Amino acid sequence: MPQLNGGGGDDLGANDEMISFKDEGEQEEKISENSSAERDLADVKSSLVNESETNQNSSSDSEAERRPPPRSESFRDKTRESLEEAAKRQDGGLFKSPPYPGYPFIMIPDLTSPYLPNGSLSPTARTYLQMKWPLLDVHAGSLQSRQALKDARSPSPAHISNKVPVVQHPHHVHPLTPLITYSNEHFTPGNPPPHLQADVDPKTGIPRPPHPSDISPYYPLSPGTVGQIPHPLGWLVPQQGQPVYPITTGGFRHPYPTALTVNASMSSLFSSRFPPHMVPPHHSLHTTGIPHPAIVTHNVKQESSHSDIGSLNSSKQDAKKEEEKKKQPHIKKPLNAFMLYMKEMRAKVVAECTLKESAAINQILGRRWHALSREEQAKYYELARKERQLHMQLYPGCSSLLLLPQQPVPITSSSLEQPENGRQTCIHICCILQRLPFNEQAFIYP
DNA sequence: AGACCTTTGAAGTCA
DNA sequence: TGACTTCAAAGGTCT
Repeated sequence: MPQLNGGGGDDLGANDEMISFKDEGEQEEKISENSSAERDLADVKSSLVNESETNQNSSSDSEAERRPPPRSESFRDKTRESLEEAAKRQDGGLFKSPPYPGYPFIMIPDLTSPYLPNGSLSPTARTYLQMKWPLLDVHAGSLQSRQALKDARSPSPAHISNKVPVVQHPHHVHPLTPLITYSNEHFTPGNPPPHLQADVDPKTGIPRPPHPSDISPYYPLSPGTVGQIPHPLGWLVPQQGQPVYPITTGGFRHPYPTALTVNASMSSLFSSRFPPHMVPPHHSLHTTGIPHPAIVTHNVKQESSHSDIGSLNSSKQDAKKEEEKKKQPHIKKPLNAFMLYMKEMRAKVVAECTLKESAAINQILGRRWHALSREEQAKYYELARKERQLHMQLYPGCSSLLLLPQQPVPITSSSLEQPENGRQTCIHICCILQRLPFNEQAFIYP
């Protein structure tokens, strides 16, 4: 796919942001071309999708409404091109890198201590978080949010997918989808829970984490919340009747958080992200053997080992091998910008439309995606970029096939403090941790 | 039960 | 280098 900034730029795929905004010239020609294509393909527009969009789409979707569903790759390309040119026209030909607002990174000057002594976010960090994730409310802390925390402890069977035979969080939480809309009703990073204030270690003065069994301080997701994206670390959330991924006392629950706890916590993180046999042993960790949702463990059919092997020719065997290889546990890909957008907007579209079929929903979402402004899309490209960044940090040895690396590489405090992308990763992880309770964030800010 | 549909984008492979 | 392939999410539908 064509990239604006070619091979340069961000090593983690910052290129992707510019897909839609390339090319100079040929504008007039392509505009007419697009118009023609649209007219031709309007006939084959799905009546179902059409009806839904006609009824539901707002003015922002007007362009998408006019555009018939892409029925061919060429039309998709043309559609994209038309949008590219539209974007360029908006640019007035002056568009240059950085491809979108907020990129490249804007570093937090006082990253190491984004918290004020009272436990609230420092203005700088708050500004940063607000800037980077406009939908993330970093201000409010309220009883309401704490109530939401409690509410989230109840299981939400409606969100439990039984489709995919993989270990997956009941809320369909992609473990690397941490960066999307969280309302302050569900997330209050700034203020420590009240129970923590009283529970402070007398020796260190560091808030002592509560016993986790009765109070779930994790980020909640109201089951009925439309358009809410689950907690990025949602697989950590203990749920009734749901498997609890291992959170050990050596991890987030360490009673006396220290700088070393970063490693322990990350080890805990990894211990839950990798199957036990792949997790390096930790003196204080136990592994439950419950795989991590990011790791797809297909239920491989028990092929009869006593089948007529002789009848299988080599090609069949190869195919079988490939199939089995496919079904082996692997790390899921990080979500791209559009996937992130879909994940966020699907519920909204479903609520707006009478449609439930994902294929039709996706058609709508695809057109809405194209109808998004550059800035709106850039937000998702940025999120996707961070997804990939975190993914690479978590799974450094991950191949294109996203197979499990030989060994997870733990993130240490030193690696996080590396001046280059380590610092960015630190920001990222810190921001993810923003959605953890205060006492569990503290350790990363010595 | 599992494949299919449908979307975009990332990343790998191959010629 | 471009074309092609696969796979991420989602859930109804079909075989």
